[in-house]
Amino acid sequence: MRAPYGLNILDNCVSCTVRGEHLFCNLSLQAAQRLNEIKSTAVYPKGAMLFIEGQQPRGVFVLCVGKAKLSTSSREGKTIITKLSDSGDVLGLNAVVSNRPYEVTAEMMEPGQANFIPRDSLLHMLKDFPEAAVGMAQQLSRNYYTAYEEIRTLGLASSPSEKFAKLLLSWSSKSAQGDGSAQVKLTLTHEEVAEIIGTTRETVSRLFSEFKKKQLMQMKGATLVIRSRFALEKICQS
Amino acid sequence: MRAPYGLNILDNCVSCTVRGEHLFCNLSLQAAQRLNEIKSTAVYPKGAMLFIEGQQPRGVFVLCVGKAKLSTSSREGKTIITKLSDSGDVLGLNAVVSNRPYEVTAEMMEPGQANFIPRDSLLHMLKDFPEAAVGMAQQLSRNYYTAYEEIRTLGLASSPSEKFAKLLLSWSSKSAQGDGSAQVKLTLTHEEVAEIIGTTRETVSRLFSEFKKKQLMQMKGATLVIRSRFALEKICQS
DNA sequence: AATTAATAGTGATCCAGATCACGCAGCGAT
DNA sequence: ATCGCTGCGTGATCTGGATCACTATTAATT
Repeated sequence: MRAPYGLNILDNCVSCTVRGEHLFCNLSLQAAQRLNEIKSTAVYPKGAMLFIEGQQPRGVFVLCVGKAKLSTSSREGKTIITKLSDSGDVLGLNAVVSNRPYEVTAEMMEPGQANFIPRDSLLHMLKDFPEAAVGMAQQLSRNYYTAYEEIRTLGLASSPSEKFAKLLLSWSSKSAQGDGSAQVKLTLTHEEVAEIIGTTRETVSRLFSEFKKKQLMQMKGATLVIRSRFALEKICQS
Repeated sequence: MRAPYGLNILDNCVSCTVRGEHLFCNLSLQAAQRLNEIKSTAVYPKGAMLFIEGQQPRGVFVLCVGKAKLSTSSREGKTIITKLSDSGDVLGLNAVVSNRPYEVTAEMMEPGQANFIPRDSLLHMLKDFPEAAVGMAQQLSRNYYTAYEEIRTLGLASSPSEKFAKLLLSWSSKSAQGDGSAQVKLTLTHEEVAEIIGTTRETVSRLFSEFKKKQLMQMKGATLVIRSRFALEKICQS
């Protein structure tokens, strides 16, 4: 099997379905086995759409390699990015469970690989292994909390600066050092950052300048360096 | 048993737990029986808090009588109302499932009655009746969609007018007539409306005036009369 | 290397809506 | 009645950030 798009295919991509904090963990042997039978792995180029807002839910995708962005747009063309997903994330679960159209568009931000699980197979599996539903409920609950955080950001933050600071904090929390510093590789355009915090590209540009000037952050190539999370936290509650 | 707060207690409040589109429907007889054993009914006055943002999740509440508002606030005191619940709604489920603090505050907007189901009992029940988890997953998924709609409103709508129109539409959809008219009893203050659409009280006041002037709506006492949903829909996508 | 396209930086302008500051109406309590 | 309280209506003002209009820079494509 050749690897298109310069990727190494993970022939047995189970690792990403068994990670502790994610869906499909703590399954019985039989259930895990079943999962392996009904999933199919595919490779996607950058820009590929796993699914599009409004489509009927075909199934869920478990991201194995690569990052994806979830977004939704209004008829007038305004777009917001609701979540950045990376490997291990389960996409499209809400739509599949409630049998409503996908509420977001999932687009690969870099070449990657994902397991697809058709809706029917998943529902059958739930019939046969009802205990798997608990894990699913927990996954849905996590999705909900993410959405909820988004609501707080969009609804409660008063200025773009505040939202921007919040975003930087959320990024840095993964790589935070004890002294409050952190480094994050920045793979987003200003435009995309704007779509996350609900403002314009120009404003994001100015925010970058402003935050650099205020010593809140600096760029080293494509790496964003945060000096002190504390200073950012102060902005959030100001 | 006397009825405080001028309420008629529903002694056997099962109806609200068996409604088709809600949680705890399609349960086996045993499961329904179990549910009846672990629930406890209580009566609440207007203004009572079922739970408060940040508290550890004690359990879920099934609203039987009355309306409640779910809200969240920032440290600086800004508040947004994320949902208006009425009878049949299940509150606090996300927190219970994921064992995180309640993410919102649930406050009774009028005297009412609710069933409380302690977290432990609910989880035990799930162990014994795993098939009930599917219904729960669907409920969580519905919660997610509500949250998601909120995100779209807050993130994509460009003006308060647009959000206000959206809100009126969502209210009127329940009582919509064939000709596009609708009547809704308005029980919220302008302040509360402002907290729903994320603007200020003054702006809401002006929106009411503006929409009346434009013949989009009118007030008959406490009843809000919508002339034409179509006209409102046009505002949403302008 | 040359050309084109995408991304970023930055001034100038403008305006919707937040904020402030009132006055007024309704209503329950004393 | 009178007070106090909460909710409502409306002007006057001020400003942050959207918008427009460029140039500059970087990356992709040939």
